[in-house]
Amino acid sequence: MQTSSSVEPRPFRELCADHGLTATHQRQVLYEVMKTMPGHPSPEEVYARVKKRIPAISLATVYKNIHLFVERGVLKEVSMHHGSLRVELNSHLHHHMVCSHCKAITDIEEKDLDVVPTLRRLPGGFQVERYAIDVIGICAACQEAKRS
Amino acid sequence: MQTSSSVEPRPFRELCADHGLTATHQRQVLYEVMKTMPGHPSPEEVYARVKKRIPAISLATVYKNIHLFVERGVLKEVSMHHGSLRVELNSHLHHHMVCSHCKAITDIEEKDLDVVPTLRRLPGGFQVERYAIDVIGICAACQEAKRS
DNA sequence: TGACGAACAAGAATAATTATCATTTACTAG
DNA sequence: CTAGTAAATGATAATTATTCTTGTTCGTCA
Repeated sequence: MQTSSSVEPRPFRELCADHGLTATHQRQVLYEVMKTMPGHPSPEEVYARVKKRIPAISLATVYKNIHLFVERGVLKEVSMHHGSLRVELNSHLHHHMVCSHCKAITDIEEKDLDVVPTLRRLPGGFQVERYAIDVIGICAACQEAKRS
Repeated sequence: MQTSSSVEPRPFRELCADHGLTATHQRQVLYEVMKTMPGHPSPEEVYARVKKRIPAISLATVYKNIHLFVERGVLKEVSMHHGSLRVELNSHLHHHMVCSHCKAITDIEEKDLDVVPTLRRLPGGFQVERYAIDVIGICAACQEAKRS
């Protein structure tokens, strides 16, 4: 067989190159499967789908590559995941700054954000309780650490 | 001893009454410990602290009561916890509606929100990457279900 | 006092995620 | 095209996070 007789591998190879990833078959299928999945799939759901195309794939591979994709900006986390449930006392109105590197959460007053979350109607009769705004970025400490 | 000789149990008993909870010793300690914890503790962290005051307490009790507190509005979740990591392809600008009951996530266009997240300076030299706005409420399906 | 129901503790059971390690694969230079 | 090398993968063990089950205790009210 000649070099790359497969259907359309060009775009994916480029995407990998752009993000500094080696292009493997598993990654390509993973990416293409996710592209077809609406909504916000969990790793298990992605695994189930990919498995139809690559029955021998390991769940660990799915996790590793999802993390890698997130790290390189191919995917993003729907909401910052802290690994466990986090709560706080219901007090005054505030939101959060989340460091995308160390995952630290810091409170931020609503008045320090220039947002006026005055909603109109929302699609599908969704009944709004409140807003939660995450300002995602890099905290001072991690900026320092990365400067090395 | 007379009824309630303890130092200051009044406010807590009232708080429980207000939220339809029976006031137990465990709950009181749990609540008071969390009040002294800055930041956004995980159940494990809360457990570790409460254990210093009630060595016999069970982790399950901590979980159950945290859930109960959240349910009754004494606590709130810092960000919705979906039980597993959720990702999406990096595409156009949008945010999410999250059902606080069934945890379903639905996309919502930024233009459908009346928010203009134009920031000024942020505390501590935090370098902003992006915003993530969660509109938290009850989805239509859960509203139906609760009407029973 | 005695029954009843809510709350608890202990630990087993489950779900989600990460680590380990032997084997295979992709990229590079020759 | 082929060998060398680092990276990726698959299988599975190990962790971590959370929930469930069961038997016991405690407070309330008849």
